[in-house]
Amino acid sequence: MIGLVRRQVRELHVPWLEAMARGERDPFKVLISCILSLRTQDRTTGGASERLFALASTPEEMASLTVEEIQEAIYPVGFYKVKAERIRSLSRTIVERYHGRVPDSIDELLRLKGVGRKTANLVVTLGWNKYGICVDTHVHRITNRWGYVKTRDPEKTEAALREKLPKRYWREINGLLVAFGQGICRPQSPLCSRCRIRDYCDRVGVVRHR
DNA sequence: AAAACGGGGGC
DNA sequence: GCCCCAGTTTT
Repeated sequence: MIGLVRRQVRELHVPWLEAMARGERDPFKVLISCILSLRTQDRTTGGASERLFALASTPEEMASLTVEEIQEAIYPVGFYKVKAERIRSLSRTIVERYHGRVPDSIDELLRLKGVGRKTANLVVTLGWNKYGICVDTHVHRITNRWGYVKTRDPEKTEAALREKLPKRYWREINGLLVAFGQGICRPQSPLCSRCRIRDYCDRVGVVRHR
């Protein structure tokens, strides 16, 4: 199954994969980018992270900005007030409690206000190059459509995927699953006619094929 | 015009 | 478990 997904994704031209290839490896920038993209489609962020990082690219610099300055920089992403406050408080916490170094463990990251499992896993995998399984809404949706896991709870999906997926290729697989969800197994009107794994999918005959 | 989209906190 | 947060894209 993963092999088929891999072949499928190689045929796609997905912006997310380009971002992976460019490789944001600074844990702090990964963290802040995560906050910015919460409940927001990738293509709708409108250069917000670039504008913000031009103002401040370290926890120290970010902590010295006002909430208003952060808001102005990140508009028009949705939920900009909540996000600006979280970005400021996270930056301050990282400076004060962690001496400016973003934590590198899931458990430690989860103690931060504004950091949930998806964000914690992304920081750990992209920023620190350590094992993690990033379950965003795409990964949750597609693995449940396949019947690979069966639960409404993304946290349970993550636990199941940690069990079922091969451990060796976690970095590539994290990318493949998101790319597949964005490019083929989309939220509405999935491109079933182009899907390489439709024969194995629970939803054959249920979803609309295009 | 209306619905879909997508994480986490507070209660 | 339910509600809140704010914008863009799709139908």
